[in-house]
Amino acid sequence: MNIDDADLGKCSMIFKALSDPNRLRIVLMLKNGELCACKILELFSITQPTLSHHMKTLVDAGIVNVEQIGKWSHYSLDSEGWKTIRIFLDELGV
Amino acid sequence: MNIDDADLGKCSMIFKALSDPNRLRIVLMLKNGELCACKILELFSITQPTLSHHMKTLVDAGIVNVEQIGKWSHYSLDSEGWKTIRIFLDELGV
DNA sequence: AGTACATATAGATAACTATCTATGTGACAT
DNA sequence: ATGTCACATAGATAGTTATCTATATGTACT
Repeated sequence: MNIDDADLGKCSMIFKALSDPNRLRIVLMLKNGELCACKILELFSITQPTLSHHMKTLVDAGIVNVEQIGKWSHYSLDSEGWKTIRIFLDELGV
Repeated sequence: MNIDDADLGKCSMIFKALSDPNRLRIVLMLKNGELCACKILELFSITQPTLSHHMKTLVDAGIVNVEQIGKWSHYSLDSEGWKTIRIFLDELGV
């Protein structure tokens, strides 16, 4: 198995998305299924725009899905993105 | 299994260390065993101080070991650190 | 049409990061 | 002791990020 520059770019983007403790808390909240932003916001002491920024980072990295339903944004884990870094770790043998 | 704030701090530090493509290249180089800094430097177009900075980031995060032998620094992957994020991913179920 | 609600965007600021050049440190050989 | 080699540290700079306040957008209800 070979990892090219595009893969490295993708992986580093995912790892960067995970480099913030607040974002780690968010993905842990999504572990048991989807949540809307307002529900996530209840459990934090950050403002709504800051949460919005974090969610965008997670979605752009490809590890969180977003589905618009009416005025709500429903977020859930995107297994494709997570698979990308699993492959990287497997390749490393760690 | 419960993940506390200290674990989150550790994980986010490791993920941050992995958020740079150059550092991903470095850990891939260490996949097959230890290397000294000068050997790693040969394969890059960065300066020696920049490499030194990257290695410090990886060591501080706990995913790379360093052993001083004479004037050489021998770097290798530290399985303990990698285990930490494996546990996080397992806990997430991704 | 008007209001309330959920979320996104704009713009500002302070903190952090990646990189460089220049210099310091510590080990080894001569 | 002197020079060389491998690496670390200091200091500077340009770019990025996390956070906030203020405002915009879009949806649903009345």
